[in-house]
Amino acid sequence: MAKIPELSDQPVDPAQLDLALDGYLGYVLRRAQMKVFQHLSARLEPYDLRPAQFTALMIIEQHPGLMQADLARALAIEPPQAVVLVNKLEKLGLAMRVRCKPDKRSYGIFLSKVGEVRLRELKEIALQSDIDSTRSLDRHEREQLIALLRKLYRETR
Amino acid sequence: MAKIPELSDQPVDPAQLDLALDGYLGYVLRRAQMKVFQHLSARLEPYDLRPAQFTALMIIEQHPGLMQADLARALAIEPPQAVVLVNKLEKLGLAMRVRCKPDKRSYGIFLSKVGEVRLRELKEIALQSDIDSTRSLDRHEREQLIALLRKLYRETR
DNA sequence: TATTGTTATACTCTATAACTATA
DNA sequence: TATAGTTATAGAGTATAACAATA
Repeated sequence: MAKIPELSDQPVDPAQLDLALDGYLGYVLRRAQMKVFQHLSARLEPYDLRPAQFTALMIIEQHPGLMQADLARALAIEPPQAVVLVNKLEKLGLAMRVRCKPDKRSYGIFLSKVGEVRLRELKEIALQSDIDSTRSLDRHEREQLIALLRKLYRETR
Repeated sequence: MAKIPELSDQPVDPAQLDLALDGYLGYVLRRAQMKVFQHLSARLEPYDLRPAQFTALMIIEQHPGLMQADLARALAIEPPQAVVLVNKLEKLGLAMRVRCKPDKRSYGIFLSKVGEVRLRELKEIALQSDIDSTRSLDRHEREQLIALLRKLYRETR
């Protein structure tokens, strides 16, 4: 039977509401991810960029001239989303499509000079955002956390 | 200047595309969270439930008779989303609204008998999904990871 | 006047189908 | 015929404004 109504009229402590979920990795992962993600989003807002667009710039820098299809795969997004994303980066003047492949259906995607300079700044901001949004961890704990998460998501099976 | 097109015509290794991002906590957190979340989503699909709805059931069980506003706060969602969520749980016969408060604007939310039984099953599934989606971690690493994430997201500042 | 729950609405994110141009 | 990029569209998820009932 459901609990009787009278049992639950005590005031609820908001900070303790989800204690029973603290043992679920999926739950604490999501809460942590939301916190870090929101922090970075706020820091990128002055640049009119979203976290995914910062990620895209990083991948383009690492693989200048890659095709949109490769970028989509790297970001785990669908090709149509990649179109919108690259359009946005072009509109901001940070990246550009160049018809430079033997296969004339595709382009290479490259950072512009402005994009390269801007990305250097964004990297600092992202690293600082990581630190600021995880103040309760010391440097060793933060490195340990990154190592564990990397091991988790890079697993093939 | 942007790199010259010719530089980048080597084939791209998909597994290595995002190596430069591995040092960013926000990035590895997001990738790990997506992996674990998608796994749980698939496991809950036969029950016509989403991870957020499982979380709601957990919180209702822990705080039988809580108000919708408290549930929204606990889930970090807006009140209108809580309406849709509780509607869904009622439609599935897992929870119910009961007018049982001195304040007649609000209800208490309770698990039904079916909801209580179902939740026992769902807890097993969620714990197993955690383990299955993090096969590359041993038990100690998994516990360490949970402890670090909890410390991260529970920080108040 | 403020608050609980609700409706309506809009904006983002994401996924799919279908089109074009090359191959 | 298959593939790269694109367009159009629809479905989630999320946020805000405004309303009814109650305090």
